[in-house]
Amino acid sequence: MHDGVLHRAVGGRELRIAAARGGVDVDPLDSDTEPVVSRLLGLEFDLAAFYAWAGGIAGEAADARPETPDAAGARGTTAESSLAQLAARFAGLRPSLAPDPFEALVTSITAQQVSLRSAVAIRNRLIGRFGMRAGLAWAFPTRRRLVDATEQELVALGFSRRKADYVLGLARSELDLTALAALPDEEVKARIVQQRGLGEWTADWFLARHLGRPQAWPAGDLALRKAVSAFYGDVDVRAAGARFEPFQNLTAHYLLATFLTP
DNA sequence: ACCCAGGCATTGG
DNA sequence: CCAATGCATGGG
Repeated sequence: MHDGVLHRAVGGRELRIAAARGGVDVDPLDSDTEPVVSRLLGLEFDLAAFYAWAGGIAGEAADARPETPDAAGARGTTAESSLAQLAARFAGLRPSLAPDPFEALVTSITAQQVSLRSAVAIRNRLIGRFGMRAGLAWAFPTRRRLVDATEQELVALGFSRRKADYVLGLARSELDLTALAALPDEEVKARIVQQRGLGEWTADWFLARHLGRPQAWPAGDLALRKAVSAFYGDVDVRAAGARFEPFQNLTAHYLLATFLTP
């Protein structure tokens, strides 16, 4: 981001996206850049259906037990209506999808266990060392570019030796990352988890923030667990996902959005 | 000097 | 199948 404008490298060229009244102002699109813009802006999410559903369950809840305050009610709202309120509060919010699968997975590796600030610092050094510049944008290092990197080079950027091995192992693996898009959620997870260093958390975020799968639900995520706990109490977060069927991905992002604003 | 942060593999029961 | 442990950085 520079002065409120998003700069993204696409095929070695710089693409700019700026907020504008009623939408965005974007450089002219072609067959390469259009899908990137669509993913970055999360255009494939069906917000209207999500909001209609959120409003619907809030209404049902009010009808079902108009005067029975439960644990959530004690905090001033029912569990169901709180989601409707989030939909209204963040109306228009769309999860931004990572346009590239390798970028999505390496980004997740950097974010494993450590704070997002630490992850960003390390990732920025990775991009500065192995990425390519296009105008004000920096292209994320490609898989090919990292195949010949060494563990020592990545450790020098702040990766643990283990995470450096994860990244190099992924770059050098036989896994066809593009082909994953054609597979159902569970099959995608199975193939990702098979890779050393990529666990269920990473696979769930890949489904959520790269493939944009509507039912992706990163139940192991620390921040999501905190958000779910704040809204719904001490529940089994993985099982609670069924409650948001088939909008788990949008629900997760609307819950997490509460951490981003005062 | 600690402790925690949007995990994971390894080891041992 | 579940508990305990090391990992390395950035911020409090």
